[in-house]
Formats: sequence, structure tokens, C-alpha cells
Amino acid sequence: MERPIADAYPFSALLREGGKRRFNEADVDDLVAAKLWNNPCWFSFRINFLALNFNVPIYRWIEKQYGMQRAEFVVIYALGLKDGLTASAVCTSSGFPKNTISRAIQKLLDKDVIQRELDPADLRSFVLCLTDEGRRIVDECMQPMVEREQVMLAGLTPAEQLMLSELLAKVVVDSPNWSAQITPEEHEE
Amino acid sequence: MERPIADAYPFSALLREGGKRRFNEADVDDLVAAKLWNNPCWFSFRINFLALNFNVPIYRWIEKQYGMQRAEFVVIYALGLKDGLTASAVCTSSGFPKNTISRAIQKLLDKDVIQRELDPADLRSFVLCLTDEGRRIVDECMQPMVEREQVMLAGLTPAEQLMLSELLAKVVVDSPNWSAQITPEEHEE
DNA sequence: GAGATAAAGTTCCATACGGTACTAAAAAAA
DNA sequence: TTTTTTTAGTACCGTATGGAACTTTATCTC
Repeated sequence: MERPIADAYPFSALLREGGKRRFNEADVDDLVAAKLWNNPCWFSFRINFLALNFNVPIYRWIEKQYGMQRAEFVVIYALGLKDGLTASAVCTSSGFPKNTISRAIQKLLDKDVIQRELDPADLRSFVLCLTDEGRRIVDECMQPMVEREQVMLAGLTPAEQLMLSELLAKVVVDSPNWSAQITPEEHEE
Repeated sequence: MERPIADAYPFSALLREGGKRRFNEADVDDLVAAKLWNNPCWFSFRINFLALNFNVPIYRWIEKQYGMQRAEFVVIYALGLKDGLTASAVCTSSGFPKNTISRAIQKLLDKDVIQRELDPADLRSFVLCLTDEGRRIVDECMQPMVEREQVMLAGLTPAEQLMLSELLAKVVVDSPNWSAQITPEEHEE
């Protein structure tokens, strides 16, 4: 039972097929079915498919509604959850490169959606916070976002949703243990 | 038991907190902790965080190794799973806009990574397939991708991984039932 | 302390991206 | 059949994006 995952073909096939037998294959697009059940990268496909299907309509709506780019929204969303962040904190938690975040912050400052002041403890960095306007925008966006999630998750029972939430959280919590490296010996060329 | 999700605050809080009590909060970055456990959009954060942490290193590596853009790789990956697709099939399963996929296909043709021929049954469309070179590239990319997944999932037991695979598959299978709309009444302006 | 190294943000620049408009073929309506 | 509408794929073009180099302040080393 000790980590037979990596090499034991039968188990990885089981993972990949992830409950295939429970579904009616006819309901699913052919290629989606292949990506779900005949794909060595079962996890990344599922995750990416779901992320895309959440992000595309949501960010399109935010763009239309507020003329705000994805990176801009990422910043104010983070500030909505935790005020007084620095740009680099937003970078590390969001994964966006720092120049993209920097530009987003400039635009938000121009629009008076956020404010910033020098951190007296570290003169290189600025502390950011939402203005009233910014707070209003974040609040207004919450409803469609939550609704979209609920639409996407409506196929799961409450118990299944809870299970999913816990499993995904467990993976995220483990993230400090992942090395960003792909293959250790990729220094050549 | 009939769908109490939408409004019952206590349950949505439970979902959001997704097993918080089981984790040692000190192990997690502050902002990540807030996004995990104090966030009405628990699902989209988890999904996006994981997708990003898979995609960024993988696509950086593919770019370095093969000089290939994300959209290009999406095309050959799809062809690797199911040969003889059309451009529009790739679009719908990947979520990329068709001009992006079209450009990617042009580049892949230039590089002799794929081939295409007119579909005699429908003179508007082309049937795509990998060349030997293309097949080789897809195969070579599989290993680092699978490895990255395993690194990311190493915090889960095999049983948990199986459960996660099934739950995510169930959500994906339900996707035809999601309307892309955000709010039905967004026709004004 | 002086010098080296790292970190926070910004600027520059080439390019990848996606909305929109377009062409040609197929399907549907008349 | 002819006309209208939809679908597959391409072209154009303005803009957002991210790598790399840069400035300034902190931190680390000796």
C-alpha cells in the first residue's frame, strides 16, 4: 500500500478512468470523453477544463461591466479578502508576473479603485487597500461568481461538494512541497 | 435534503471552510489561507490555483524545449488523444477561440508537426493528424506532465486521488447543462 | 562599517491574443 | 430551385502580456 501510484499501471488506469463506468458516455462530447477517460493527465485536464469554464464567462462579464482586465480584478479580489497587501503578495498568491500586477495596480490607482501608501517599515514596498468604490465593485462581482460556481457544481450532492472542497484544499495546502522544477537535469542548452 | 445549498449560510460556510480544521494554518501563506477558507468562491479559487500551478511550469518547459505556444500544444495534445480532428473540434473541447487555434494550426503545419487534408464530406473543414515528429513530441511531453501531476497530488492517498478523479469527472460530465450566461438579464447597454 | 546579493516595483519591447469582420461551403427555409 | 442562415476557417488590427533589464532599498557577508 505504500505509494504504488507511480508505476502500477492498473491503479493509474483506474485513476484516469475516474468512475467512467458510472456515466453514460453518450452524454459527453467525443473529445471531452477521450480527455476525461483516455488521458494520462487526468488531473490537469479536469482542472483546466473547469477553470476555463468558470473564468471565461466571468471575466468577460467583468470586462464588459467595469472595463477591468483579469489582472486588475485579481488584485482587487485579493484586497477584498485581505486588505493591506503588497504587490508582491498578490503576485505570489495569484501566480501572475510582477510586471503584469504592477501595471494592473497603476490602472486601479488611476481609476480610484485602490489606494496605496509607502510601507514605512520597507521603503521599497507599498501597502494597498480598496477605496469605497473598490469595495463596492468587489461586492457586486461576488454574486455572479458565486452563482456561476453553483451552476457548475449543481451536479454534485451537498455531501459530494463538501468532499470535493476538502480534497482540493488538501492539495492546495500541500503546495509548498512542490518544487517548480520539471526535470532536475534541464540545465543543458 | 433537496438543494439547500444556495441560501443556507451555514452549509455554504462549511463548504468554503472545506476541512479547515484538519490543517495546520501555520503551514500556509496568509493570503492563500484567506483565499482557501474565507472566500465565498471556494471552488474557483482552488481550481484556478491548481491549474496555474500545473500550467505555468509545464508550458514554460514546452516553450523552452520546442518553441511551442500553449495553443499549439493544445492542438497536438488533442490530436494525440484522438486523431483526425477538425479545428473546430479542438476549439470546443479546449475553449480557445477559433482564430487562436487557426494560427496555431498554421504554425504546426509550417513546422511539419501535423498534416491536414480537406474533408471530402465537408469542403469547409480539414482533417488534422500528427506526423511522426508530432507524435514524438507529444510522447516526450507526457512524462513531465504526468510527473508534475504526481508531485501535485502526492499529498493525497491513492483512495483520495480516486475520489477526486471521480468527483471532478462528474462535474465535467455535467457541463452541457451549464448555460454560459451570467445573468439572464444582461442584454441592456 | 564597505561591498555583494537579493527583493520590490517599474519600464521597455517584441509578440501572442482575442474581438470583429470576412470568404466560402453547407444546411435550412421558401 | 433560389434565398437565407449557419458553420469552418482565415485575416486584420488594437491591446494585453510576460521576459528581461533597470532603479532603489534591504539584507547578508566579511
